[in-house]
Amino acid sequence: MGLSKTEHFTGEQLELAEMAKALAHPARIAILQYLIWTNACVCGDIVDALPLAQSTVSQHLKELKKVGLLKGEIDGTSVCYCIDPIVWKKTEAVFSVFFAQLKNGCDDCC
Amino acid sequence: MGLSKTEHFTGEQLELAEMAKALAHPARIAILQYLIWTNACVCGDIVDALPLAQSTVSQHLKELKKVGLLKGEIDGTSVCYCIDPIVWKKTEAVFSVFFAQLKNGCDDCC
DNA sequence: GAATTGTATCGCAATATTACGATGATTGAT
DNA sequence: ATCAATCATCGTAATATTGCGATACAATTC
Repeated sequence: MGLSKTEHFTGEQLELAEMAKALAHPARIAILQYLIWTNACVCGDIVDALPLAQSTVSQHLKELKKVGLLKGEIDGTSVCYCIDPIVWKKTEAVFSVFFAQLKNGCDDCC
Repeated sequence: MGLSKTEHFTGEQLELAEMAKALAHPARIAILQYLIWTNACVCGDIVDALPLAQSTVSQHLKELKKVGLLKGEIDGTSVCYCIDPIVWKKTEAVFSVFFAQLKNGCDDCC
């Protein structure tokens, strides 16, 4: 049905899955990298840098904004989209903690 | 159209997005954590530990196997699913490198 | 105020994902 | 050989995602 029973999973699992979902598209990775590598964070520039229509890019920006990785401030006639370093670091930590959970491989069968 | 133009993105972006997609569901996170915390890696146990039908769990296992995070070896009448530590560490590194790209926030507007 | 520019939203179509029950296939036990 | 147990796959339905053009909205400019 496409619906995940969110009530059966832990908050940690839901949070990690949500952040992973936000990163689960190359265009969104590209957007984040573009914002990192340039300090010009205006939407128009992003559209020019991606092989996607303006409306599609706007949707991806919206999803990144939804999870907090981006914050957009209105700057006159355009919008300044920037990475939120706080959320970025927090996300980094969430992934880091998750990956650190594996000490070593399964040792009783493989 | 639901189709991403993969040819327009870098291999790094595609790889990261693919791994993120594999982690973009709480059930798959739960599966991985379950495999970490117990060393009993038989599919049946996983099904019992999740609020999902056996066929659904099998699909999630298949996706984790597709990206290499899991390897499944037939063990008599059941299947031993284990985390592949090599792929795990590699994925961890991919995310780590990605997150490390942000030195500090955008400094010219926010 | 009208035109321009930049971005968001709407509506639609195509595809992907998630989930389940039913069915297969394979192995071990009777 | 039959049966039970275990996991994979198929078929199907519901929902989500992706993408684009068209349009709406907001602010600046003329």
